[in-house]
Amino acid sequence: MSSTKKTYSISELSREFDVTTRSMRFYEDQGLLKPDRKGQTRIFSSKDRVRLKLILRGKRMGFSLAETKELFDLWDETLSGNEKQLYLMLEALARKRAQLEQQKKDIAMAEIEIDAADARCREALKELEKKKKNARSTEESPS
Amino acid sequence: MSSTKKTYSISELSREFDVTTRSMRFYEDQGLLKPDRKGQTRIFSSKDRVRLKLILRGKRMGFSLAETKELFDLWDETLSGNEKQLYLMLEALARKRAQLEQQKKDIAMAEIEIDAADARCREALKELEKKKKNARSTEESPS
DNA sequence: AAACTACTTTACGTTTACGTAAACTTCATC
DNA sequence: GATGAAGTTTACGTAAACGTAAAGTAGTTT
Repeated sequence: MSSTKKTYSISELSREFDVTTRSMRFYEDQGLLKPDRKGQTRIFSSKDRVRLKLILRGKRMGFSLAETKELFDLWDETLSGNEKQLYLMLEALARKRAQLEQQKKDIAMAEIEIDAADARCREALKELEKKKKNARSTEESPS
Repeated sequence: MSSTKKTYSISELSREFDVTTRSMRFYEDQGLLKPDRKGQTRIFSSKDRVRLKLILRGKRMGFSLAETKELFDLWDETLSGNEKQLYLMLEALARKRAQLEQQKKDIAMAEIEIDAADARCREALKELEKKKKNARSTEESPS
């Protein structure tokens, strides 16, 4: 039933996601990743791979490691399956959804402002072009 | 021509945007806000108000103060109006747009995953309900 | 066996974004 | 003129998220 049994070394994942090994060890320290060990060396599962991807996405969205860890932990507890945990998870999901909504609004506003700024820049450039033209034509017909 | 000449006190803006006065002074320290002074006390303009709003929005989107300041500075230089600055600004705007695109993708992915998690939770709850029912019906007919 | 490569732990350093306390000054109010 | 509220500077403290050696291990190549 388990479709993806592949494992990964630390440098493998580090290269794939362009994150330092130092960071990955730090994420493990903080309880966000839980690689197996073969002697000393870390063996990352595809579950770890997914989690790493989620960590990085979270970062891009402005989430702290602690916030991301909270979700991970909650999800793990949820899998253990008692009713209370399930309801807590549903609430957490609803809060995240609200957060995403706020971010979408923020992004939409930012886009509007970027478009406006862009337009103003292009206007200013046009103005400069005009002035150049004028300068040239007065050159061509000197006093 | 200047439509909004209102000014604000530090506590006024602090309340409006729910940010501490300490933070606002810090933003000033970092060169993100430039309130006038009347003796010692800071007088914030509507330009400062807009900037504060942008700072906070930036934070929600995961931007550092330094990144936000870079944009502010670039925009100020752009207003002074030479051609090179205008082109630099257009490039910066393009980069920001790309960043926003990535964030939109991240959010979309997060939404998909949240929906999936939500569905799995509800499924699990249904399963628990079934089990409860079964338990009750076996109670009603004891050995 | 020596060298190289990848990996490890330990531990101190750094930057960012503030919190918090201490000790003023201004200004309005009682 | 004492009190209180809102503001100020100065300065030390802190949590998060790593960076950066320092020194050792484990396996592989020459």
